[in-house]
Amino acid sequence: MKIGELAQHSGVAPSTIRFYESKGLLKSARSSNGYRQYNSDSLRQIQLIRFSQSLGFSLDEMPSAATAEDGFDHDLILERLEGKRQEAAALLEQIQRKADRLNSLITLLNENWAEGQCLPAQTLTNLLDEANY
Amino acid sequence: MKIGELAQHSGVAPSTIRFYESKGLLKSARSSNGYRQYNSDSLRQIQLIRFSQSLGFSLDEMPSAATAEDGFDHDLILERLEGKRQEAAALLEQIQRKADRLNSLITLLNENWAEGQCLPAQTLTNLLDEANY
DNA sequence: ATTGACCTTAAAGCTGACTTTAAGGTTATA
DNA sequence: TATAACCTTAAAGTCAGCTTTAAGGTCAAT
Repeated sequence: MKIGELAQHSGVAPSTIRFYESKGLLKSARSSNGYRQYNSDSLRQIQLIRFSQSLGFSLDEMPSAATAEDGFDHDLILERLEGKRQEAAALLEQIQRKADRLNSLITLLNENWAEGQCLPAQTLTNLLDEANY
Repeated sequence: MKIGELAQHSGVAPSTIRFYESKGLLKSARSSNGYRQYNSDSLRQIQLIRFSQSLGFSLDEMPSAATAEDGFDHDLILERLEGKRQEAAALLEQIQRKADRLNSLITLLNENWAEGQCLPAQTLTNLLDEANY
């Protein structure tokens, strides 16, 4: 498989695939003309990268392709997943608070601000005080 | 008030205040020596910027200091807040799915992977398939 | 008079995950 | 044989929201 085909199959741009390789996350064989050659393992590896990203891992947090070949350490992996679970829970709370602030602000504006009127900046900063931020 | 004092009162670095001014979000008077002079309105304005950020608005989405002086348009503000509410709801779902993926992956690993063992890469990509990603 | 803590500007640097550009080599098709 | 559609590299550009740097001016206290 050439890089364009791998791009098609994985849904990831060729430039991105080269970028992952430059970060050490992916290895590639070369054919005689210098083109990169891939197989189904390469596709798996890309899927693993995207999956890990979807869990909140940055590219730098991922083990290099060389390291990954030796298999993964049980305790280390579970520890990191647990860490990400906690991060996700914290993020969830944070976004929830944001949504709450938006909801109360919308309610507040609908109650205190007649349609067609123009809200003076002062009133808005008062609302800001009420929103308790 | 000089910029350092405003920084103290607002909890925002002087460089950030200058940055906000360069983006047109903040205006400043100057004293005879060229130093920026602020008042309590400046503090309000900064609080409004941080509050708007906390609702998910980018700096570019915020009206410039000049525009804001004329007051705000009811329909426009409510429309944008509603937009952000929907964005926040979508984000909330997305993070929730991430947390779910993390939870099922942790469960899956605990069930299928004895402590002290080393997980072969192949097994991990199988789990990836099971995680249905 | 000098030190140190402030202030000024424009411009460059930082983060992460890429994309784009420039300059060129390869291959299949018309 | 020429043209298009691929591929290669290294290096620079993108985004947002800042921070840092460099080179200097101001001011209060010693």
